[in-house]
Amino acid sequence: MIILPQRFYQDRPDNVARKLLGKILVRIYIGQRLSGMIVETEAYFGPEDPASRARRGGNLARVMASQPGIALVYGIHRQWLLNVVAHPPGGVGAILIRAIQPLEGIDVMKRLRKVNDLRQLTNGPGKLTRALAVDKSFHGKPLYSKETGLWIEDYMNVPVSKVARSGRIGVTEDLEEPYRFYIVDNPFVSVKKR
DNA sequence: CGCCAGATTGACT
DNA sequence: GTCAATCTGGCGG
Repeated sequence: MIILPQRFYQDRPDNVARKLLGKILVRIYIGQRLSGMIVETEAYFGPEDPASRARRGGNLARVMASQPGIALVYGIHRQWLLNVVAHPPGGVGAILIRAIQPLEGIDVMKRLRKVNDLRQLTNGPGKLTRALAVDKSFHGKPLYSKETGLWIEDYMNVPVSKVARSGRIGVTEDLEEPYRFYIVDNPFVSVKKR
């Protein structure tokens, strides 16, 4: 298993969002491996992006401009959402991990989520953080190291023919270009759209 | 400290 | 399809 190195995230957010499809998100929870393959992501940019938290300033904007490869966790509607900071040197940006396909520790994840249906386990940004017991304590911690018990491993490269794009979900004001990436026909993608 | 919008989810018509 | 629970973070006072 190879943990994605920090330089993996030193690229434009849309490139990193695309590259993260097919990689594995791993969480060590009470000594056990919980994991899933990333099947859906969204790229967020700097202040020029109307849907980006970077526009609002404050701590989140600072973190989005800091070290690529660190986690950005923030709360909305009582859920935690997991992002990875990604941008070229001097840039601003982050990737929202919107859905994973469960691989390891499924029973534990079901217990944490209080659901039995595999399809419903991690097919949404708030659902997967709950299933992996990811919370604010990971905010600002590196995802390119085993230290914190949360990281992303290399796994497979998804061929271009299996990647689809759409506008970002749930945002009130989006950019012209579609910045949501997902694996075609994967049953764990959160919502169908266009 | 109060206000309030929001990258959601799940329950319900 | 609609809708509200529920809470974080930013900002104004």
